[in-house]
Amino acid sequence: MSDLYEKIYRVVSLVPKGRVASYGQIARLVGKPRHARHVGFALAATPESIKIPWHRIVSAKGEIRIQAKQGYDEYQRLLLEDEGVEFGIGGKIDMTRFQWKSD
DNA sequence: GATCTGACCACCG
DNA sequence: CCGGTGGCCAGAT
Repeated sequence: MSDLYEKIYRVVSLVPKGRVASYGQIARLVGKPRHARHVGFALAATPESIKIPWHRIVSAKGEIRIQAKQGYDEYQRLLLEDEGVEFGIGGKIDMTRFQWKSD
């Protein structure tokens, strides 16, 4: 496992319950501002044996953007709703209310 | 080491 | 608000 992926996993683990973070946000936190796509790539490659809150990562617009693993998009939504995250019309999360402020 | 690919994002119009 | 577009760069082949 590369150091970059390792950092990504660590930062994702910091996202508190009931909050979400964007891919780009995670990328910035690991010191790689332009690596939003790699965050998704890393999560797609994450074995289920590694327990991290991958479901708290959504697009910058508050939408679930899973494409690699079909069926997981629905699963992610269920997990988030179970944590209290609300989805509006069109399956969008109100980022102004639920985005994790890492400052 | 060139090329292709991708759970993205900011920026227009 | 919505869709298209270009840029981004670490892995995989």
